[in-house]
Amino acid sequence: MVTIADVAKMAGVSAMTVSRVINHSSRVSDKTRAQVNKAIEFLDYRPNMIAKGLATGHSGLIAYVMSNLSDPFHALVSKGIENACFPAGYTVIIYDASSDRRVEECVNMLIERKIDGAIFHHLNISEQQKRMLESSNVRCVMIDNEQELADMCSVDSDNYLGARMAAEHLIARGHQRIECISGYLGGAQVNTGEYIDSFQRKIWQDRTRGYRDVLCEHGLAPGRCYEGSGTVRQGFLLAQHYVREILHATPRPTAIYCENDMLALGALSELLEMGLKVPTEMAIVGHDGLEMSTILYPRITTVMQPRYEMGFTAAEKLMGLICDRAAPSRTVMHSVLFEGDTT
Amino acid sequence: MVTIADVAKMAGVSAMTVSRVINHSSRVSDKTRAQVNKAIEFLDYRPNMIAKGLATGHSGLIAYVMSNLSDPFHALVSKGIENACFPAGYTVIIYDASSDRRVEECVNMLIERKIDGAIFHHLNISEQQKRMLESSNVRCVMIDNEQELADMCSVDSDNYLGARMAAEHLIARGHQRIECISGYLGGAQVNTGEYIDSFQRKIWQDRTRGYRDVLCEHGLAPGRCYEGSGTVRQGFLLAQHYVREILHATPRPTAIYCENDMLALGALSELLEMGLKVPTEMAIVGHDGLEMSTILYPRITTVMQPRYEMGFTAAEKLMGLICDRAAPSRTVMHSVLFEGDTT
DNA sequence: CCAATGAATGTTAGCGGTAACACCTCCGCA
DNA sequence: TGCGGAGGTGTTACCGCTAACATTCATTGG
Repeated sequence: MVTIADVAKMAGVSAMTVSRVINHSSRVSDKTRAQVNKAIEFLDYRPNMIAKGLATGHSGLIAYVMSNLSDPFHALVSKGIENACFPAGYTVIIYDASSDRRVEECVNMLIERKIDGAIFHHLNISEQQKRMLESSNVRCVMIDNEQELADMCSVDSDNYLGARMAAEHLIARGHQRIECISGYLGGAQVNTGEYIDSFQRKIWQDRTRGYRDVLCEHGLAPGRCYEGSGTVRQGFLLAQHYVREILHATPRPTAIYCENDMLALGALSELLEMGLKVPTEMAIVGHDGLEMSTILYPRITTVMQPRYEMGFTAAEKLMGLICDRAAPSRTVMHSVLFEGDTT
Repeated sequence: MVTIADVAKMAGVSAMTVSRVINHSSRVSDKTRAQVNKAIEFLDYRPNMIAKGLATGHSGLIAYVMSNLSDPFHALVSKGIENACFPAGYTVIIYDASSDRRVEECVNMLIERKIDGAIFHHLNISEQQKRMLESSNVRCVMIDNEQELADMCSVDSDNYLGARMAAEHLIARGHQRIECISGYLGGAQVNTGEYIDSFQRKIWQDRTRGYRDVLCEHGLAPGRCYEGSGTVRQGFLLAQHYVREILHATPRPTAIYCENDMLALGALSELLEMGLKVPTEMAIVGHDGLEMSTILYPRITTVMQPRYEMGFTAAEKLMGLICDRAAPSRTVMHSVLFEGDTT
């Protein structure tokens, strides 16, 4: 294995000078630099990042820690993160923190591996964990987390505004009786073996509020807000169930705002299976805009977050924190309404 | 920061003994071990993995390198990988190698960061790159790659058998005229700005062969095999286009086997939009089984790979290679047919 | 009773870089 | 002419851990 010492010997300089050439730090004369570069090329030298990490105290690693790695939601976010990090020389590691114990273990790993920074997505950490990370010099950025820890850097979607968009859209299409299936999990949680995103409650509250406010502003009465679920499978089933209730209400509602796309898919699937025409007999708007749901037929009208950009932005903020170029701040990303076939 | 020396001093032993306790290596008396553990707990000591990596030459990192991080296909695979690695003390890093240049850069990173092993997914590497990785002691496992490099460890799906399943299923349902939309990219590639998975050709060839063989074995004439595309958007559009051609053929086919789910979705969406009844007027089987497509209405009948298991298996094989417990080998994973609403 | 054995622990010397400081040379200016 | 200062380079001492060998001590069999 070629080391910096080999390069130094061949170029007839000290290891330190080679280090300076590699890191473009301080001044090196053009002649020396040329010699060193020639030796590097000739020997096919590759700096050992581990040794560098030990010497500098920085690993050059950034962690993406999320509540469920298999959630398709994460694909584009992680791509945004990776694409921001790679050119800057950072490598992205992933942790699937699908239980509280795992979160604990992940935090330990972040510290032991001297990870420079972490992005937590749909995940809450305790005050104590936050302090531990801080004292170990691991910077943090949160994406779409409920908690508002002091001095925490974050990237959030505008759930309230997104819900408003959905409601405004339905009203603009002439709908007057608009129901809402919330993602909110009330007191009685059904245990389906899935990890319950109870911390996401604020998301559903914000979305429900957005929906209600718009209806009120237009002098319309908000529906009863069926309590759905943030989990994939259960949400789908619940929505199917609620659709039947909604159809029996009098006067019959003409549109449903579903606070996430799984709920929307569940509702849609039930409507179609019952033979109803969407959107003429019942319109549906979803929220979260999975790429997939914009391609299917019928494509669901949905509120889409700029996921790639959210990941990219979070990574940029994190890198700013790491080199002390920036102070922690909060960024809110704007969603857009995708008009599909269901409205 | 607490180091191993601090623990040693407090426990009244040498650093080496502490190291032995941490790593459960060689024998340490119960009394000493207890003392050391007490000191570790008291001081809240966490070993520095970077220093350990430098000393041992192993980073404890495993890379998942793929052609397109935003492909929903990867979500479950990466979860399988992460879930296999984490308990074993390995951390997973991800690289989005969406161009040949990126592949090159990733290979360099793997070497510079002393990554213990890499899993390449839907990605080909050159003989030279393979040699470089080998000589740098980076073990490799390939998932679903076309190339068959000598001594390469791999995990593959059984594309041929999967296609056979799809065809057998259609025949069992009484279909006699079954068309096929392949993912195969012929000579004239349409440039849509997407990364063209030309290396995936073998996948499409295997699937087409499976489809043809079954039809022949049943004395049926295979269709003409429309050339689709492995890329998401383009495949969708091409399938829509082909459906119209297929409907004009005489006698009219009654089923289409689409070699991936994007093609199936494209075909389905066109059929529905033209007002045809699926599956009575035209049946569809897809291949690749995105989780999403098994939930939607109508749910697509599709050949599903055990993605989580593929990732998990690949990671296990890789860890075996890393500790020299296993020799490179080839594993073929079995797909299953998901019966949806389109057949 | 003593050498051989083996368990438990310590010592030494790195792993491959970099920070911090030391050093030398050359230039410009008082 | 002497001296401050800056550019360019080298020296030293780590970063925190472990491999490999050395040492100590108790046990045991001939």
